[in-house]
Amino acid sequence: MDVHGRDLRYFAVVAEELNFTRAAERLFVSQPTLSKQIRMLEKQLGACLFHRDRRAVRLTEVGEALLPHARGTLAAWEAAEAAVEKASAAARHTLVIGMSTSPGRGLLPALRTRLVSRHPDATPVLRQVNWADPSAGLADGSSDVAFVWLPLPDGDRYQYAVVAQEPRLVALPRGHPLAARAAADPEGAVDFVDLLDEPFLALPPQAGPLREYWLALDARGDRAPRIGGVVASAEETHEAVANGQGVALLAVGNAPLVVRDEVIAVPVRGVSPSRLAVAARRNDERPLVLAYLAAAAKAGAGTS
Amino acid sequence: MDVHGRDLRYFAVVAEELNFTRAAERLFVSQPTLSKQIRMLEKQLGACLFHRDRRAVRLTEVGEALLPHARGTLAAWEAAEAAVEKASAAARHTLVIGMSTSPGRGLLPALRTRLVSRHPDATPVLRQVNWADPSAGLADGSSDVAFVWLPLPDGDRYQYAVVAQEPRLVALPRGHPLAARAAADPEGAVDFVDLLDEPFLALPPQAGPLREYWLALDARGDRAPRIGGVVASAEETHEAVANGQGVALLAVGNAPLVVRDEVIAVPVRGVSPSRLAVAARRNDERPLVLAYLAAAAKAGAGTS
DNA sequence: GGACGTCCATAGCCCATGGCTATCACAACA
DNA sequence: TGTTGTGATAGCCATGGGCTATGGACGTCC
Repeated sequence: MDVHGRDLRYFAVVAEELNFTRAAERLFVSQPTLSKQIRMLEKQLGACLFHRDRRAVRLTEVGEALLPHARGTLAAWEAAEAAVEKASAAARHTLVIGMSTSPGRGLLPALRTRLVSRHPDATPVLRQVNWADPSAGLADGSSDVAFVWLPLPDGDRYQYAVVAQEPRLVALPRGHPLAARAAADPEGAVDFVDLLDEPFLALPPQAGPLREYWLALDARGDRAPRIGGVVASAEETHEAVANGQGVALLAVGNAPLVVRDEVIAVPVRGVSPSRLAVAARRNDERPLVLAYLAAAAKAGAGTS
Repeated sequence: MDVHGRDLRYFAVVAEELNFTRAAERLFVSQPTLSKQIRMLEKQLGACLFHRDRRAVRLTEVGEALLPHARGTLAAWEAAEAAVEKASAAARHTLVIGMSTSPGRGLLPALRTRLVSRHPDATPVLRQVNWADPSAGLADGSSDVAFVWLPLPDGDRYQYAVVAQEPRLVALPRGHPLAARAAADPEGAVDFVDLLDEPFLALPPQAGPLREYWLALDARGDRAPRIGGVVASAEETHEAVANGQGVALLAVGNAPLVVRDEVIAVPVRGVSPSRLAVAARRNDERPLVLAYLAAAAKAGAGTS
């Protein structure tokens, strides 16, 4: 049914040389090995391929019929190998960068510059990922590296470099009572304790620890949050806040995406700052990935 | 470098199903076997072919690039198999019949008729072989069956059926003294003892026992023959006899090919008759070969 | 929330395959 | 007659490619 490509090579060379010993030398195998393999091939095909009378080896009719097809099959496989080589070289030079919302802060161009200075043929590709996946595509392999918010679920499966650490804001409807209070505040901020009774917009349950983080569970003690709705993108968040479904904690970097029209954002005292990191799978040690992480670590050191 | 065709099949089916378990069922192998083989293929190519995140299997870029070539290679091999099948079917139905000179006596059409009555798709092919090879192509495989003169060198390597047994003649120049003596003889014959001092034309040395047979060594006692020349065909024999190089024993069936112009042939008393047989290699038990031998045996029974 | 089903990976076993060396058999040739 | 060249054979060993059993990660359903 199937053949090993090797057997076709063997056959083709023997057919050229018409001499097992010389063919074996060309193929870097021993002559008995070659003899045996050709016999196996003949057995498999149920037909003799070579006449071996004492003196000379020559192709039978069947061998003659097989030869061009054998060469064709070998050529087809070589083309396949070439295609794989080309595609895999492209894959090796492509770095898919996952992100839920643009990290902003000039990070992307900065990291890109550092990456290509080290790997001139690298071609970074940006990929937008839904908030439902806090790993921004790392978990399912659709990203090679990703901008993620810490803490990451299954954190020990990833390696990361923190690139930004900033206070968190809360997004409110412009008419919300707390908006007025913030306006009166010397820092223009609110205290988290004043938010405890507000309904909160939450990430989807799959987000795991990240959902808890943006609900600031650690700052609530044992008081469970009220969930006003589930959101999976900046756009949904804007809508839900504007509609009064609830309020939501925000990273500074994401504020521009949510704040407009009837939605404002004000700083919150009493919650830990948010941390944005570039992450990759821990076992992923491809040069491009490591280079991007290194670039991120440098950028993080500069900004934090 | 090389691939086993099987691995390409495996890959193609997995790429279609995008599910190892189902693919394994279609391929009639266990799922672990399939997994392992695909991994081996990936290792060999040095590139991932499938993304396996928990839930779904899908092709990588490299896999995508390989798939059409894999199919192409498989198709090329299938074409090769078909060509081999066709050629080997033709070979199975072809019977190469070796002969040094036409056996005459209506044997060829008779045997052909019997052969095709048993094997309607058989196509007998006649092949002329030099007298230098007494096995008429059996020894080197260029004939499947052959008309041969007994005794055959390496006789135990062949199976045969005698198809004719006839007195031997001697070919003489028309002006030879023995020609006159034969004309005077009541049977128109000569005695072999009268030929003992004549120079004889002999077959090439490779003909072995057959050379000795046509020199009638057994009828000479210890008197070595004089060799007047070596001949390897009816035409050469005619020329050599006409030129007076020597005389030659002949089978009745071959006389018409040698006798003309200045060469005549007369019966010889005192030598054993010649025996013409259809032979094949002893270990050759292909149906067509056996059928031809059987037909020959029947013909021999009728004529001897 | 626990029991089950699905699906891929791993571990461990077994035999056929494909490689090797050494040697034989046979024809050609010197 | 011995030497050379060539293919086949024998016997050995490592690997490959198959299997079963099992694990682990999700979904799904009650």
